[in-house]
Amino acid sequence: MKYYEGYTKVLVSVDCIIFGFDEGKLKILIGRRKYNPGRGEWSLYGGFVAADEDVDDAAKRTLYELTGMRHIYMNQVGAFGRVDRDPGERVVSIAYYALINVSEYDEKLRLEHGLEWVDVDNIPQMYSDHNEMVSKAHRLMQDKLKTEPIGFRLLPHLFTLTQLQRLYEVVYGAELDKRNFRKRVKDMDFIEKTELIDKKSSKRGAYLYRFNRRIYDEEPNFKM
Amino acid sequence: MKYYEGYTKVLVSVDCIIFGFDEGKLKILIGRRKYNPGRGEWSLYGGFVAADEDVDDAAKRTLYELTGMRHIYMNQVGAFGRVDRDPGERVVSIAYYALINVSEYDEKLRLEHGLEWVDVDNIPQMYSDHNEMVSKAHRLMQDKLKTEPIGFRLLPHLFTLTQLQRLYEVVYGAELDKRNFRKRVKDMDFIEKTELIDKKSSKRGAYLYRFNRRIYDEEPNFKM
DNA sequence: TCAAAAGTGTTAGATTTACACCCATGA
DNA sequence: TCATGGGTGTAAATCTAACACTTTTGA
Repeated sequence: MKYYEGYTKVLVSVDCIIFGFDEGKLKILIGRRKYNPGRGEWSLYGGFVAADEDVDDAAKRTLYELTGMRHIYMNQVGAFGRVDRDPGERVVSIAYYALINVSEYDEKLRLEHGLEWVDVDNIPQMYSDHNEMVSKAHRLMQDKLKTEPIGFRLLPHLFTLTQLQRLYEVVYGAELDKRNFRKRVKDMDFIEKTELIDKKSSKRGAYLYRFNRRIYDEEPNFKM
Repeated sequence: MKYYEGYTKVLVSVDCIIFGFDEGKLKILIGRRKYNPGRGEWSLYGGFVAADEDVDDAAKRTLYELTGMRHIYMNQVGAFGRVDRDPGERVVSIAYYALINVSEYDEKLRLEHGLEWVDVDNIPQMYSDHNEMVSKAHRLMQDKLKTEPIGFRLLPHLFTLTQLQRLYEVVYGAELDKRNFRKRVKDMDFIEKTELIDKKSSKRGAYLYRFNRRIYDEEPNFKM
């Protein structure tokens, strides 16, 4: 039973902007296209949406293929639908951004897929409209970071306040005052101090903190 | 020349959430579905994306069909892509919201299309995932209103400060202090006072203001 | 012993909020 | 004349931003 006769169907794909925080920089994971059109050009990792698959699920599947991780934090960036955006054939693509903790990410998978981490401030020219996707994803992620505690998705489970501050500085592109920053953190009960000390990043050592989701869900007073 | 063999193609549509400000209320324009599936259910106005048409252009075309107006302020809400979202057939839909000045809108067209203005605080159950689309559009529009002067798109070319204040109150869902509101407006040079007086809404009469885009573009100091 | 990162409070300035009365006019 | 919406300023409270020194320890 066909209801909608006479309209053209098109391919729908998903493209993933995967953010990671590494060496004090915000980075995304990109690779070189393996096939034509555009073989060899820098590109986001993506895939086509299957007939019996929700678009969101296609994005989750694509992220899983790439990282081996499930339950990754993910948000839709939007649909990109210019007629000529893909030189091969008409494809409408839905972009998603995802945040991962680089230290949990399996390097082997990265190499298998031929992917590189590149600094968001130094993105090369990419295939089709992928640069636009990245800019929009970056902007949306920055906005989200101001109103929701998603930064923790980019950090190890345990982190120091200096790491957290660097993360905010890098995403906002501005330096923050250490004392003011720590004051604000102290007001957020869901950022829990542990008794553990990190000795990697300084001689003196720094307390490790963790994000407590239960406390956040009860009292989500967040403002950054 | 086919590059992407073996992947399923699907219908892509656009759906429009058209906001208007009327009788001191924020409203959207919806109608009853004329055909199956879902004949008779409340629904957004939409249409399919043509083979040679950008998705954004499909939204503009749809808005033009509906309103007879061009250059309508419009933003993408996002893609809605659940497999079973449309009971007829698989359709991925890209939602857009638009802001129009109700007083410029031709009532004849509204009646021709069988559309109604309904209060955003009192939206009936709608076809498929259209209620979700409306909620997300409303949220995005509220956020945008805080950082960009898009409210003017909902008002007549000339408006009183009381009208402007009501608009903000209705969109935010909160009352604002008259004196504080007017102070902020005074700081925004691009909201220009004219010598014209509106006599419709009060006996005393109120000065009419207008949005000056040129001044805004030069000095966009906006914060609401 | 010294370099490097961790940790800690106070104050001035800016912003935000609360609040009440007179004005002009048409009915 | 009075009911209705138009128009105006000030002060307290809150929030934000600027700022410098001591601690610990591994090399």
